[in-house]
Amino acid sequence: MSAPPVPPASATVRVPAGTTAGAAVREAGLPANGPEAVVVVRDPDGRLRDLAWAPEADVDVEAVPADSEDGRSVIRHSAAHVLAQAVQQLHPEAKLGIGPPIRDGFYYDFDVATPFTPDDLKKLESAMKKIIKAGQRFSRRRFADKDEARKELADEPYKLELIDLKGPEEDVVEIDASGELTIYDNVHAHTGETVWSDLCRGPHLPTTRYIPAFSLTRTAAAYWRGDEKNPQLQRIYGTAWESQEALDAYLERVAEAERRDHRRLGAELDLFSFPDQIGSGLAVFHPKGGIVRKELEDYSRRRHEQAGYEFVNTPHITKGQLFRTSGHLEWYEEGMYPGMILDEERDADGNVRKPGQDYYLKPMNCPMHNLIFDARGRSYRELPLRLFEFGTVYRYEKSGVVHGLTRARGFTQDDAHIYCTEEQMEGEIASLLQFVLELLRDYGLDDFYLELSTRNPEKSIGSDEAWERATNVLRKVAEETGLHLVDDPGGAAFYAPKISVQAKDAIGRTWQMSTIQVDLMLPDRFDLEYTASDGSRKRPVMIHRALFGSIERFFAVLLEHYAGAFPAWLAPVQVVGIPVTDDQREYVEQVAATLRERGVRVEVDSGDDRMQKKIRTHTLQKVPFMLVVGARDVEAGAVSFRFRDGTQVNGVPVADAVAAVQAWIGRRDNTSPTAESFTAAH
RNA sequence: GCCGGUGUAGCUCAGUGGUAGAGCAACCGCCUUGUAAGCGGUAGGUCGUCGGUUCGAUCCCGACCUCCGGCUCCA
Repeated sequence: MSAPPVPPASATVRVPAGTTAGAAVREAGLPANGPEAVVVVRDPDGRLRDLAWAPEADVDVEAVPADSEDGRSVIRHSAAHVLAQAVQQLHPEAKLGIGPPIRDGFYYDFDVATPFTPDDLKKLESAMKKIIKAGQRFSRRRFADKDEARKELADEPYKLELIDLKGPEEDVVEIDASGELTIYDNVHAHTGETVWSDLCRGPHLPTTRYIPAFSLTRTAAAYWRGDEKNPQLQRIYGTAWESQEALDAYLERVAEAERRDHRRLGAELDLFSFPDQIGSGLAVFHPKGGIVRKELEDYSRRRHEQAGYEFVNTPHITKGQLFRTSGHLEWYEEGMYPGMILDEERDADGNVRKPGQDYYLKPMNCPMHNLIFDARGRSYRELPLRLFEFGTVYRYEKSGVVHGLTRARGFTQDDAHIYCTEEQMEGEIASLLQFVLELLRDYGLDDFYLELSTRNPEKSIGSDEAWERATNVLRKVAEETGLHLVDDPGGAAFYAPKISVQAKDAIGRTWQMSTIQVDLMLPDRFDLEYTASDGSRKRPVMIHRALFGSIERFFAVLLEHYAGAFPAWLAPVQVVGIPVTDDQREYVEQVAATLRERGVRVEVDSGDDRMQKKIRTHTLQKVPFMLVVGARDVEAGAVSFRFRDGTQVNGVPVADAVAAVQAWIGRRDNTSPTAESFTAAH
């Protein structure tokens, strides 16, 4: 009746002294193949060990199955070794870099004379398949000392370099933190001969046969040890999984992410483009994208009004002195568009008679807002003063990094600066964080965690004491939300620590969204003051915050989150009327006119296409409501709804239909209407 | 910025050392249609830009630009 009891994959197993973990696992009847095959064990110290490991005393270990995160990492790491072996088979002159497992896959870096081609990848895949089929055993061997390792690895200059790395901060899979040096020999299944070896701390699969499914995905260059000053190696990326099914599922996730790519959807849905004539990283929004953007902004404006913000506007360009005062020119000049010299005058001989002024496009809004604060004397009664602006900024991103709307050279921040007293700071930040989370939820993002970026001593200004104070307040407030809090040491900007809200999208990717920074430095630099109740002059605390970060980027995140199917309140076209024949055209136009009067964005498709074709067209355009009207509907004074998912509700009286659509949009419901949800709602 | 790839009609892509084609989209007709592509026609391209090789270049070579994937960077 019931299936025979299978030991849970994460079973604990006792390994008797002097015997191998693998033997104990087999003894316990744990799977040796399939997706749950035990690939390594975790010892009582939490360290992963090969199945060939034989402890000196009895220990209880945890069996690690292939289909766990650790299991997959081991598969991927071993797959990286197989890749390296294949590369050296086909390109004997290739020198080895490093080859770690990464999220969803692995890579290996090689120093080769000519970069790999897609064709090379195919050849390498076949070579890897042969190695896997041969069932080579991964055999761990310990070097007596560094000299022995150096001798054996004399032909591998990069590995030699790794041997001499010391200190736990150098965490690479080749070297163990304890300083123990090991090498893995790949041993021929029958002859016992060592076929290939690689410096590595392990652990590894018992044999190459434990790599059930893999694929090489792409090639790229990468600087040796991640440093721009070092030579570039050729990197090959791959992925490996516990089963063919898991690999297929992964490839499907990648394909889904591609389908959702905002650059693709932006073109397909006619939302925005990047004309070459304007320049890299500078977007134009088409009418349909413009509507979405306007809705995003309008709603944000309304919420900010309610939350006590005041709206300001500032120019896109300013004299350099402002950014010298703020420190931006000192810290970020390379990220700014080069300055331009204006108003210079020369005499007939070309000598400068009147020196020019340097102007810069603004990379940030805060200095301008500071000037607004400083435009007149400020009283404590005015604080907190919250200045908000959709401020467009320009940053000179390096040519290789611009990426659609998510990494652009010109973008608009929903930027606000809050000036408050030291006593107000904590309460202000706490309510701000709630405001941010609430607003993000209103746009349909609801899975968050927080990140606290703290001071980088090399790249910052201000006193230790000020940083500590600001950081402590941020930490306290972040902890009070109850959300998961991740530390990001050294990740802060030069002038302030920050909390960032990370949001998870519909397919599980996380995006950095809102940021909140407590700035105790810029008020000093700008010598900002307010008059306290006792008549003394005091320095305000300044809080920087952006919810969207950049509107363009937020737009892109939502576009990908919704896969182009925006909620009805954001959709560029909310309703399309589709007459079944020309006879219903006028009737549909009337229904549309009624909707339009009520502020609904509606179009009527009165083209020559057949109804089926129109449904297809507007389904692909992700229109939330299609109103199909045939003779029967006209006769009944009704319309028939068709939704994105193909479901329908027929024969809805016009007045009900109009009211229901209006209500749906007005609620800012973030789900796509379906026959079921729509019927339930009206 | 660095490495590699890429660029042909609005989009997706064929193609050739003798100046180009398909599907979709657009436009025009016919059909009058009940829930994801009806039929026919028309129009549309200095083959990314500039230079070189050649009798002749969209094709071969070089430089530059765009975009894509990485690396570095991301206030």
